[in-house]
Amino acid sequence: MTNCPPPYSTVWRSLMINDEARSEVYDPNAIIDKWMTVWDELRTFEARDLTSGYEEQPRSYVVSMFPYPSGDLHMGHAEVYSISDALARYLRMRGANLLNGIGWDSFGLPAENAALKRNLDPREWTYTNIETQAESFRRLGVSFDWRTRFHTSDPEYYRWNQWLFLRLFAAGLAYRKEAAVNWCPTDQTVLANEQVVAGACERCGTRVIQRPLTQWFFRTTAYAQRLLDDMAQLEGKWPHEVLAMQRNWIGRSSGAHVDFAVEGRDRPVRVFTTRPDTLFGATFLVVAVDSPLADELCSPEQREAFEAYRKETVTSTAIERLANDRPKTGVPLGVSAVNPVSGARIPVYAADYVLAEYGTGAIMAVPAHDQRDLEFARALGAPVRVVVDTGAPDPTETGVATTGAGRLVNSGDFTGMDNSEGGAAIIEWLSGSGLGERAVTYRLRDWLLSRQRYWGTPIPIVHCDACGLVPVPDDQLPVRLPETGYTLRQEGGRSPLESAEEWVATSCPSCGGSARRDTDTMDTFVDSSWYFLRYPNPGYTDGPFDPAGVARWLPVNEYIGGREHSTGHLMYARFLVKALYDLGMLSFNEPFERLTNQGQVIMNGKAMSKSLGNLVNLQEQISRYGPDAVRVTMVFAGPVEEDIDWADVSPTGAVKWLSRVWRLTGDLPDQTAGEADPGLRRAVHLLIAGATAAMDDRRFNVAIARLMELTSALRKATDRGPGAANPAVREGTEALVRMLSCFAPFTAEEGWQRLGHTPSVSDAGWPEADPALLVEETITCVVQVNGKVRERLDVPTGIGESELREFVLTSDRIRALIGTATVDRVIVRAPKLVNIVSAR
RNA sequence: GCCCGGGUGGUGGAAUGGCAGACACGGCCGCCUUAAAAGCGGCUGCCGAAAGGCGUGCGGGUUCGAUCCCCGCCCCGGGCACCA
Repeated sequence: MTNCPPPYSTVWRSLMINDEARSEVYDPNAIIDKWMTVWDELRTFEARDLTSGYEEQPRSYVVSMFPYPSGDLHMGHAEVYSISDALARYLRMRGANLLNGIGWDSFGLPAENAALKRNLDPREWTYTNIETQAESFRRLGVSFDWRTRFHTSDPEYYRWNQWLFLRLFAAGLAYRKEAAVNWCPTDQTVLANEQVVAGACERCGTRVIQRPLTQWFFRTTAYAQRLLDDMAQLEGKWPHEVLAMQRNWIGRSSGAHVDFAVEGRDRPVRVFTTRPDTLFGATFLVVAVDSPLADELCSPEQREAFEAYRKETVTSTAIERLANDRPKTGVPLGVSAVNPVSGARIPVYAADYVLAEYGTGAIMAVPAHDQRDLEFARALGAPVRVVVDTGAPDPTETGVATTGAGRLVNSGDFTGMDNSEGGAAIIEWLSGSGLGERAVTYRLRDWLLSRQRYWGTPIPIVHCDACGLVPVPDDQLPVRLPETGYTLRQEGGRSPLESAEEWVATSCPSCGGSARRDTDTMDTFVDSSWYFLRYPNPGYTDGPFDPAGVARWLPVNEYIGGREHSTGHLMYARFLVKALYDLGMLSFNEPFERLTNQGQVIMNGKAMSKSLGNLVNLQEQISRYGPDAVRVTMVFAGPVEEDIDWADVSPTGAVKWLSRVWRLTGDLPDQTAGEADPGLRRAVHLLIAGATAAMDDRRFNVAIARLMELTSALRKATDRGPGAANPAVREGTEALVRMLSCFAPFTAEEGWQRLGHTPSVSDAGWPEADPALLVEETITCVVQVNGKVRERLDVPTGIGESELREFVLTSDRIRALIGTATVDRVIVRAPKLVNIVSAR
């Protein structure tokens, strides 16, 4: 980005022309166009870059999670951007060279569904909506630097998605495997785990089924430990619950790998367990029914039973499989294994309660000390062997597995040990014998990123019969989506791109023979995992992002968005940034320094969404109250992270306040007269200090409360105090208008102009509270008797402890209160509080 | 089941160990007005005529002092959930 801000004079003069005939009624919607134009002309919200002499200015980079263009902006958008814009404007006014980026997350399923429904091109729907939203953002007065703008569905953007994919592919971080995937029969696509809610498709609510398919993955599991460890950097800067959720999602658990020899197989079966101390109690093994291992181990005699069971499992829906109160089922595989410590021959089962994708896909079952294993053992008649004496009743009789601590029993040489020490000893023995070792497993899965959809980034791989998977060379990127010759609706989950025969047919970049393009597109979370790297230079053509721009602005200082992205988007972005760090493309390993989650806007306790109907329409609210009042209402409603019930808040209250400010700015004469009123000045500076502290803590609702107090103080001073001409009134009003511009930019600009200034008020800076004025001469001291407030006395601020004690104890009123009671103790916290403790 | 939040007037919320209820919404009263709206001003936690008492989900604890810290419980919201 290159720019230097233009001089104000010429632009401003041209805009002054029609201002003579200004209305005397506050009309918030009448001033929108005027200030939109001024900000554009003055380039008020453009970041300054290195070439224009601003290299010394501290920089700040604010990003709100970019919007998906589903129609026009709604109430939820207005909330996020009211908050992020208040923050951006504040940081800017405090002197930061600020970059506030905007783009669109414009690939994704809704465009395709809309296109199918209305029989049009997804591009048309997408880009029309983007234009609508862009205009709405401008009319909402959001201080974006519009030069950052791009859309992920632009070939100039998704080209770099492909490029990044190829770098990960080369690094072994992108790979293909067949997996049982979540399949939505209605949308005809694979879904990520995060897109499956309670066993149903997040989008259409259809029951999701399991289905094997060869899919592309990113190896996020390779970063599990670092995703966990690097959270240390985020502690205290990200919401606590987001970190907790991510920790949960990664699900680190430590224990051991144990190898069980299996008859008729060279290699042992490896299991993961968190309870190596219970190894002597492992009375059978269970292998995930849908794993290749189960298929391999199955004996010919059991084949028929196994196949029947497997078929039943695979066709069962995710809901059924996820219900954990369902009876345990399984089949014996007809082979036996050897418990490595006890030497006991134990049977091997296949069951659906063991997950193929977690751990090794096989477990050692210890029914005495694991409830699930116990239920399975009882259902299939497998033996139970108690090996930890916890003092609880025998699980064989109660049907309740004992999971507590205790002493090892029936455990060979380890008998008698405390179970935690015994576990360590068993691991040591296993390691020494080459039969196992300490191990850590994670719940986190690899990122399934291929989608059988049209409106996404084509995967830049060519399938060649001779050469296999061949990356598309960088100089042939982007692999553009075909604009014609495809059919969106395909049967049986085939990608729409398969129907674009001309597009699919290509030549192998390696051998030149005929080959086929990969027909899957990428999950849109790929697009959103790095967009913030591109804002500093969205037109950059030599790579996905401009290294100089990234060095200048990244990492993102303030990231604002919804809590729903805690384990999805935020995890993916963290992963990708770490991968790019390892590839030497970035010098930082966490993308977002500080994260703020805003709540949702609800109505009468009900969430608003497209399916449930947007109960409140943003544009209607704006036309009724004006953009500023809507913004103020959003921010004043409560702490940013709390939900806002629109039924509980009042845009009319905001309108009333804004028009009070507006009238105040019109009531001040051009010239001040007399001496500044000292009481008012102190009040003004106290309120500036209060608002500033609240802004620093991101407690915007409290900051607005201080501005409202300031408004009242100034109104009162004008009407019944030192008068509108008093310099303190002007000083306070100017401070008010400057601070107001963070929340109500249109009204603030208008007020600033009415006060006789040239725009932009955003360039006037945030007012500084004068510390000298914050000190008062006297202060109200609270006097408590036995912890209850009984009296308030004015005392000098600088009063000493003993002096204050004396003063209070000798005051007539206090002596009357104490009466004949004995004073036991006097706690003095000069100058604010004295507590007299008397015995009863 | 496990892991996080949260519970304060009629309502949204302030106060993070020291005056509970800032700032608003709503309500009531007054001024202005022929009238209404707007505006401006006052009152508004509960009980009580008042004096005063009570009061931050419930019970305990620590402290001179607890909305705030600790222990137990109840209720509400969110996340994860057959993860071995």
